[in-house]
Amino acid sequence: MRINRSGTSMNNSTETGTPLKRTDYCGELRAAHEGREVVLCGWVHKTRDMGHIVFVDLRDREGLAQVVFQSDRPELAEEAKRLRNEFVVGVRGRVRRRSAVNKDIPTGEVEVEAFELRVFAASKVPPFVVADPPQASEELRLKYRYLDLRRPKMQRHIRLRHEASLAVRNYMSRNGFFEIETPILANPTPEGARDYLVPSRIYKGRFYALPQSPQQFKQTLMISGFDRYFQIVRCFRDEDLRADRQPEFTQIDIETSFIDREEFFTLNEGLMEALFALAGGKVERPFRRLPYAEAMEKYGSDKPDLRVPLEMRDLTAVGGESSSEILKATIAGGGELKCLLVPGAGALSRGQLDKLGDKAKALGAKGLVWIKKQDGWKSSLKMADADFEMIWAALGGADTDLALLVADKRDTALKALGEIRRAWPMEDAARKDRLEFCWVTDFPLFEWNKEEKRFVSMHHPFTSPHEDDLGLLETEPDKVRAKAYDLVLNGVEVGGGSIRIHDMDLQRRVFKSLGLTDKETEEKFGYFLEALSFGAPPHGGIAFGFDRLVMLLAGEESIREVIPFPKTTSALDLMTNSPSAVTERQLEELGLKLRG
RNA sequence: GGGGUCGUAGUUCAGCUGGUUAGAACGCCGGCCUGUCACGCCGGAGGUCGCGAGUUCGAGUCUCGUCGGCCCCGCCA
Repeated sequence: MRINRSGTSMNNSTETGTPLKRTDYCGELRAAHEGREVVLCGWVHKTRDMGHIVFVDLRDREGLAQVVFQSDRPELAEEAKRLRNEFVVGVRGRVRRRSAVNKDIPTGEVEVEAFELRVFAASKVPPFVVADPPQASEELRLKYRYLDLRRPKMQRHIRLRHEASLAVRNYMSRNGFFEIETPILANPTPEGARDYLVPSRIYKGRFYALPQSPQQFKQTLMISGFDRYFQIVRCFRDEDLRADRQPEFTQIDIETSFIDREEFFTLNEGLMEALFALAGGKVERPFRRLPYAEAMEKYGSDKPDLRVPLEMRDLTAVGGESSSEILKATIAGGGELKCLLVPGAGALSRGQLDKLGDKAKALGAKGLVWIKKQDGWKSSLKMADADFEMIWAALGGADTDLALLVADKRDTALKALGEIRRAWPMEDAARKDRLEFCWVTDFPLFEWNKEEKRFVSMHHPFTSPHEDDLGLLETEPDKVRAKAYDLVLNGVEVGGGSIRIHDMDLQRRVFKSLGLTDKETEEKFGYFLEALSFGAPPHGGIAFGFDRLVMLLAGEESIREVIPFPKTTSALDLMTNSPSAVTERQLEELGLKLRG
């Protein structure tokens, strides 16, 4: 029987006619299987042809097993010699102990002595070798994703994803939550991200939108009395991509009624504990609570990485009393002086300090001032020794420390030093492996949008304002705090949510503050406002980025590593070539016409 | 929308200030080998240097454009 690499299927080599029915997964064979006759099915991972003896590593989703073809069955050995990588085969044989154990693989104590071989399918030479780590660009991996997914690591990731979704469903169900589906064809929304639009054939000129999240539906479910809802659900946002952002992504969406914030946090902390148990991670509870204002002031970020043991300090008062004209002028002009004290970093070279300065400038700061106390004061800023003494005393710095200062507009200074803080190398490996969760709370309800020249919701328009700030809604909207919270893990925003508005009148006031006209409000949210008037329970919820969570569980730095078929950063699917053109007829049916 | 970076055998890369025949490793093909597991040894094939213009006596190398990968800013309620 000829074996070729055309990719077409071939006949069975031994022509026994009996079907080869798999008895075991390759990766599950152990010493306990010794003596058993087994049938394995899988892909040829590698062959080692020694002349009169041929070794074949056979791979399936559970792992590798070594199959041996010996010369006492010459015909079989001849067949085995023609096997090539990625052929799909079935093997009948007997499990026996190896003469030399391979400690690198779990099945390394045993091997299978083959007495029947069937080639189910040949394979062309693959464009890259299916092995870890991949010796292929991400571009090639994405084009041949079906081959990339055969790699043991990708198989582990996809399995981990399954286990994570199972853990979520078990945990939520155990806590009384129902998984309830919501529409994928929904309404476009005036707020938030760009929508993916779906034209309606029946109503020409009208569009569905793919949901950015099931927000209104899940709140509606609360009004319907379902009380505890969750869903592992696909969401769509037509915005630019990143390592942690895909146009379609998966959320763990949760909503509850009649529960206060603390109870809700506890529930979610338990969910995180259940998830990270999958990776053997230890989760310390309760999680730290960090008001937004404090997070910005200390870490220059609303998603601080708390593994980095550095905090920022405000030195505006001290800087104002210094003799430095630059500092005094900046502060007099409404700027602030922020400082990051880095213990033990006084030995940093001039070149390293310049690089930090470049980084600060790239983030919009006018410059970075560094101060160290080694053989007298050294600094990028000329000041009197008394000024240095004053700053050092305010910081409580040691002789070996390094102080990094930015005097600028408050936001700019915090952002620049916050970014330097975030990127500070973690020499301590144990610290790097820690799981530093924190709840960032009390976000502002609104933020100013420069392009649209109006306030927009920082979270979303259904977020409840803090009751103490209700009076500011119309007068000083930027001062209103929201009952919104994010869950942050090691500098990654893994989830965000809020206590919702359940009062129709308050909801109307918020829409008004956002600059929505009565007409827009009625059109887009009319049904929802009416629903709120039929007895809406107090409720709130959260949505977690499932891809990001699985990414962190897998120890990866891109969600593409845990999504079976991801898109590139320019939103292409390199395997299917989507998106693609449609026929004129399709457009016509939808009442659409392409513009030149 | 903007910035950075990369694109050279099937793959990962090297290729100096522009200069004769574009290299290595892995993979692939053929041969040898009875205990390999990064098998080994011998031999071989394999290139539109992403694509298109331009500069030049001469372009993988320089310039511009374009397509694509990755990273970042904006954006992402």
